[in-house]
Amino acid sequence: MTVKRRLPGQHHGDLRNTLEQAALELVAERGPHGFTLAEACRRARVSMAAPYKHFADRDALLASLAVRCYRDQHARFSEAIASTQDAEGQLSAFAVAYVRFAAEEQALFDIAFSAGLDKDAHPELAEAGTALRDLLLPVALRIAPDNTRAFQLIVAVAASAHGLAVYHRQGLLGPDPEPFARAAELAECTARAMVNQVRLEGAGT
Amino acid sequence: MTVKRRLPGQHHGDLRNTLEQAALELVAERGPHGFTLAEACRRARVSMAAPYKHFADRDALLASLAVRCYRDQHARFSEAIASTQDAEGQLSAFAVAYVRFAAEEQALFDIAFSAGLDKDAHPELAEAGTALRDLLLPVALRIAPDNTRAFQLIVAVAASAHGLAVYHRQGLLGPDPEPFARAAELAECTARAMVNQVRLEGAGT
DNA sequence: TGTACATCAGTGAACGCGCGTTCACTGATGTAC
DNA sequence: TGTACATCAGTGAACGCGCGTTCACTGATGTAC
Repeated sequence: MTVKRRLPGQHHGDLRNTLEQAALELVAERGPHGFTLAEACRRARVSMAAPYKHFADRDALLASLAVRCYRDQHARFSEAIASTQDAEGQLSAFAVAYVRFAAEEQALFDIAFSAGLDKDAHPELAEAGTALRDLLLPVALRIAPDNTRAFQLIVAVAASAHGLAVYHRQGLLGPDPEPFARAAELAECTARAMVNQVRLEGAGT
Repeated sequence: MTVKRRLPGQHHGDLRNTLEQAALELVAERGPHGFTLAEACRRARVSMAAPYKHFADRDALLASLAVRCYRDQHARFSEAIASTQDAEGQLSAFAVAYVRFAAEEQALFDIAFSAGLDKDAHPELAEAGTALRDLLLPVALRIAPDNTRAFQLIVAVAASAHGLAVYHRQGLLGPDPEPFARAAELAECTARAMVNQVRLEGAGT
């Protein structure tokens, strides 16, 4: 991290961003609950009172990062879906992107899913979830016959990717020279298996 | 929780268990990081120094519960596997049992997976993971052609169940009158889809 | 361009809090004779 | 069965710690004239 020299009393310029960056580093180093406002201030070379000019309180900083997580995820998943016209390919690309995002942006991922943020206190988090669903539903509808089935397909694929991401993070994928490649492969495989399953059911009915 | 009346200075009798129970309640009420030794002592009506007669430190208490989690999981999964002879049925029963365990024993599940216990400091936790793999591998080998494929099948099924369990816990399964039933159904469905996928691959080769 | 002033992002000291851990101790329990 | 004693699960006081939050303040920056 670049430490800008700064005379005492001078304005920082971009403290909000610097604090968020420090928070991400802390979570990356220490896990979902490794963030403290105090340590973030130390790293930003700023007094402990300074953050309150930018955030209402400790949790507001985390919530801001959680929102960033959902925004970044949305961008990545949009990209994944845009990479092909094939609905099955889009879903499996989504699954792989999910695992990749969790691996590459561990800290953001941890904050959004494991930091124990109160969703009632931060309603913007719930909205973000809705946006993700709206992104995926049209894709799933090209495979599943109705909204209910389509939603279940999305949930199954996303949950599977989520589980693989967590297992990957916790080193539960067993000994493997490239654990991430394995996780991504399994995510894709599971997504395709689910799509096939839904198609078979549709054909059977 | 039953509060036993006890004169001050008297021996408690079963403090170890009482503290573990209090810890579980705390985690159930407040989430994976809601446990503090201090609050557990308060609930057990015992001084803050008392736990150190039974546990080396705070984390040792959590580790003890994590071990209990793995033991209980093992028992449940054994039962699930014993419920049928059919390998596909065994795997899907395992997946359902995984989701059910997470739902019914939320606190144990949280402690084992989200409390951030240091696995190097508590090697017994890693052993427990191995035991689970040993339980499932023979089942998977009846479907997959080799150890590697079998292990991947297990991981895919378990990870999917894990993700569904987490989504269920966090209320991400969407509006549903019986979210648990939906999670279990999806876990079973995913497991069967994976089995079919592996079989198709085997037939194709 | 120079000056007066409002704004606002910082400081640093202070507060209260709950936490985990330690220590010497005490009194109940179980055991040996 | 009764007594002497070792054991051991508790107590309560104390320690140091880092945390989040507040407050009055200060000095740099940007703006109006």
